Amino acid sequence: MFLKFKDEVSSILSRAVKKAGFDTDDLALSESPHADLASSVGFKMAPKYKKSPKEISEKIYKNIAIQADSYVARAEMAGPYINFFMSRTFLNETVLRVLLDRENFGNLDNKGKIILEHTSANPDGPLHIGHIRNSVIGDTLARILKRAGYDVETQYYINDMGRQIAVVVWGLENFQFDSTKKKDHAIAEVYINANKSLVDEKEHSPEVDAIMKKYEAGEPEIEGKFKNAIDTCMEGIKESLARMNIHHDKFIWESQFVRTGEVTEIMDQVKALDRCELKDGAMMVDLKDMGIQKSLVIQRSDGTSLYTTRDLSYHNWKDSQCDRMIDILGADHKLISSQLKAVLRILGHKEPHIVIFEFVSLPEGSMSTRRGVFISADELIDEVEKAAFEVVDKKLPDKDVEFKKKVAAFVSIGAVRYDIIRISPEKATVFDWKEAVDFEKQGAPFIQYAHARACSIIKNAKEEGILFENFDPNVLLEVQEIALIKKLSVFERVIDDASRELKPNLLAIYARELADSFNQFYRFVPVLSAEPVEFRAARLALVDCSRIVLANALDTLGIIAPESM
RNA sequence: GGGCUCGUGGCUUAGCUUGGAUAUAGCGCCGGGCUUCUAACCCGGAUGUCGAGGGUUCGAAUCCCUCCGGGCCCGCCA
Repeated sequence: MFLKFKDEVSSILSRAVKKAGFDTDDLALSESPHADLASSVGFKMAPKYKKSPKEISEKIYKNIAIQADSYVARAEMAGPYINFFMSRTFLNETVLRVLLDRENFGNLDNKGKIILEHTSANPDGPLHIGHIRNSVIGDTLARILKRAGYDVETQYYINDMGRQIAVVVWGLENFQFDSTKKKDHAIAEVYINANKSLVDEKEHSPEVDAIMKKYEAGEPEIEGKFKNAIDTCMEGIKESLARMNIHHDKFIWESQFVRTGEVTEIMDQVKALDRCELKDGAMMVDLKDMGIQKSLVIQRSDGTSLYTTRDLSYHNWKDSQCDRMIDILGADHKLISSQLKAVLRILGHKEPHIVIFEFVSLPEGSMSTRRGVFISADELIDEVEKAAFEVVDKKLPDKDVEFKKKVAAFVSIGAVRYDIIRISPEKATVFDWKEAVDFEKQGAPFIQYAHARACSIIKNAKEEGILFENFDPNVLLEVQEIALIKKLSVFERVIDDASRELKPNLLAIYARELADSFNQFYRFVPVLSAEPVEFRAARLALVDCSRIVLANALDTLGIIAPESM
């Protein structure tokens, strides 16, 4: 709804600009604490027309014409600014729209297929707290893009040809696999032991090299061993992801591109370029003219492929089946991904949009699966859930254990997801246990609680026989009511911004603000006991609207919207 | 050393792409509010040289330059 309001303001303003005898393509509209939309066109046009901003604004203002049934109530001059306000018609229609569109409220009608790759952690151990920053950003973005109308397919790229998986395969033959542990954790144990042994006893290193070579050659026996190792680890990883409400549509093994010959194909394409040269037997691509000083090696001197080469053909393959590619990658991929994009551009292929997120480190330093220095996602969720249970136990002493466990589960997943997504991806963070298990701060539980409150009112209304099939939205006049309706209307703009700029944290902020608006309404405006009685139906309708949009926002964040907690 | 990136109250953080009206919010701190629809809530208060310096501009947290500090990368690893 907000976008319609904005469209209307734009056309009203641009007509006024034209009528005043000016010309501009920038109406300088922005949301502001002073208005629902504010324009600073005066400033923008002052240099061009050599008049004061105020003088220009006044001229434009005098030419503003607003129709009676418009979404725009009025325009006001405030110094050199022109402020626009939402009309009663707009507010009423917003309420009706939410009730009509329900779970689809806020959806946009963008078209096109997007393949979004996220997580793609090496299957050599469990997901740790750095990996799940990738997962949560990727999954939330996928949900936002779906709501924006796109056909989104999520993919997990399994790096099965790297040395670390060969180390796991070697490790499984030389070390005990602890089957009492969750499978990804048991794989990590083997991987850590194997790495330690490879460092201590260098003579084993050629054994790993041999395994890698056999796998690249496609030897059936070794392929079976890789498949077994990876499937084992992935089973654990998928379990952790599912616990966080994250599911991938496809899992793509990088070896498939070697097997089909697509890697050779793209290597030949690159090799045919003038910018390629053989250096000590390895094939290097010069990218200096693309602003990248480091040349990229696409083929080893023994003729085998490298990660980037395979990634090149993976992207080429993705390109053939979608309109747009988005990759979520850690900060360590900055250089390699810009090289990848540059080569794809040179070859005339589509480039992926890359969302880079900065590292999550521990107070003592960075994490490493290989060294066994990490906090796993499972451990994090377990601890947060334990803390959540204690809070639930204290707040709801009369409820049965099953209920408390259920609440602790969705509260903790919500808290973990929200704490990750609220921070801009480009910010490096240091993990803090105290922060992670803190339920006092305004996070997911705050939003979930607002939703549960709304549900509770509706439930009570039903029991008391209060209906809102027929209601008059014109009686929603309290400041908290108007602020709440405006907040509801803005949901689609948030989806629009977040999907265009690939900034999922915008949605996290919005959800919190919406819960905040609802809580203020809840505190100051009685619903079921409202007088006169006609107010009850209208307010109840507004509660239902809030419930719907809170649920939509939470769903888009991948967080459960509970009916009670 | 080079490249990229981040630096906003005690702590965490929004805003920066597209410069504009008193810089966003949370935690913590101080004070207040449960016989009223779930107090995981609400209200009020204190706290800021937007890392430092320079520049562009009528106007800079936002753009440009220099410097300082943190992170990431710079391998025929992935």
